[in-house]
Amino acid sequence: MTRPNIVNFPDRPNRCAECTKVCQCLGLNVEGGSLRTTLDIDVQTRVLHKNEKLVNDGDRFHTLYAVRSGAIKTCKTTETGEEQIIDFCLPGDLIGLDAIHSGRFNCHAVALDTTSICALDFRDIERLLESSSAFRKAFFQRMSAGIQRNENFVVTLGTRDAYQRLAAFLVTLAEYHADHGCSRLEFVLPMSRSDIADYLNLAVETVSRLFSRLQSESCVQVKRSAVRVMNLDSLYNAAGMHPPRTSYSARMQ
Amino acid sequence: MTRPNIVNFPDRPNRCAECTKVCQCLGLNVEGGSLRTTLDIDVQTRVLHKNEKLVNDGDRFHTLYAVRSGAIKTCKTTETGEEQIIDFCLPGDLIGLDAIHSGRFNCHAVALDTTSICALDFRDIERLLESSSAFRKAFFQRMSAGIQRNENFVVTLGTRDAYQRLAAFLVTLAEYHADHGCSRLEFVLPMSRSDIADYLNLAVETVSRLFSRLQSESCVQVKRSAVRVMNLDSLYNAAGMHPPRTSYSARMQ
DNA sequence: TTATAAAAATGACCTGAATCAATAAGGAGC
DNA sequence: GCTCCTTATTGATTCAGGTCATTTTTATAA
Repeated sequence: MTRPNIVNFPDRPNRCAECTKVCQCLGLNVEGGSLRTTLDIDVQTRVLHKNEKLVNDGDRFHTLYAVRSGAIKTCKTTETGEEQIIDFCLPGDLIGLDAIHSGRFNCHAVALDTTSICALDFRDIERLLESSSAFRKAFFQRMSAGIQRNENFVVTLGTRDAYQRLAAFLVTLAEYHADHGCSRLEFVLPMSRSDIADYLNLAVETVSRLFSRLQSESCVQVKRSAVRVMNLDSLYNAAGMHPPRTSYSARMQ
Repeated sequence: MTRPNIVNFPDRPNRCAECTKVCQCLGLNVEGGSLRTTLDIDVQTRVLHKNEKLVNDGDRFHTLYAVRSGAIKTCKTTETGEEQIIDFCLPGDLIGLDAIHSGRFNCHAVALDTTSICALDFRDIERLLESSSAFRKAFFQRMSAGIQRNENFVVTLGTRDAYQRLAAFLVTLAEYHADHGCSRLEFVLPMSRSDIADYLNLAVETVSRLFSRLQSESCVQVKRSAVRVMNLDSLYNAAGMHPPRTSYSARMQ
């Protein structure tokens, strides 16, 4: 098994400590500047084209990948040959936390669009885990958050019907964008309808119909991959979620 | 918020290093005896009665719980008041890995039966994570395995119908028992039909019907909570899974 | 033991979302 | 511009599994 062909772009930072991205792959946010100085990791950046595979299910794990820009889907193939999308990874997300355990990736990872990633040698991570308690803490929280994220998704699948599920999906994206300094009211879906359907355990036709319904209810405006939230409260409502207590209208966007 | 009332049983080991249980809560299996010596953790054991709550959603997290015997269900209540069982925790399982992140539990945990647990102060865990690289490795693998476990469950929900789901659930239990030195062909379900239904996103009636079906197909014999696997291969088959390559008939049980 | 309640099983019926089928709208290449 | 092909939308029909209703079984208490 050959290692993926990694290309270095000299015009981009190749040390985490110098990275200016807001995506905060390694939990920099937790300790701020003090942690930043400990992050003397060399990374290799790489650009993937749409539909290009980053990892195959079964690949040996020695590298953690961080999404810098673009989007990636991780999916599994069942023994009966069905595909199931596990997650969409957006800038700041890590790929491979679930592979530490077995030493092998157990998902495919495919770029949904032109995507830039950082490859972090896991030995470097282990070295930092040994030397920096702040990093250790941040990394643990990262893994813990990963578990919680999956659990929340299980709750979504178990308690929401198709309509609520799609609305909840849009809410999650809106919140992601807000957390990353972008507009929560206008964003682009990097994945196709059929990817959304697969992820949410629905049929493509159902997703399409529900987008139309949300639109007819003046909840959102959807034009292909462009989403514009018309009424955030009613989107939360459609998702069966309470909007956070802070007022949106009081903020910019 | 008061800390749960912890009772020490002097006749039971209260140090992990002395624990003789096969459940292997802290990944002893990974490094064998050498790790065992490093595990100088004091634990507090506690017995829960059926339906007794171990933690409430929102409780502050300062303790990791390990199941010693019995069984516990972890569940979340949605904003609309619905319950969703996230997982069943059996001896050897840890409760609270998802709480490290936020510092609060985000699940209820309720005993399904008389259950004995160990309470591990998380500061002790952190101390060990600092001092022992073997422990650190084992603990990471534990968290990573937790992520993978959830992902596999998402795949089950997404790709299997009701019949396959119930069969897969029984397969998982059979494998758990085999991994813990018990019979994979005869075991007891510690949870009610309605818990199984909730966990698998099915109606109780459906679970009941499918047990009957599996029984009529001579796959299993189910008498209340007692399960006897009549034909392991056809159970795997019903689950849409391939049985592992090793031959069962060649082994004891 | 019997009375009462809770859990499980079974049947009849209904519905949300899948499937099948047919258009419609984009996007890529020429 | 136009053609080809993929993706998305909309409608008609079907069905897996949910809901409601009833019976049976098991557990608990007196």
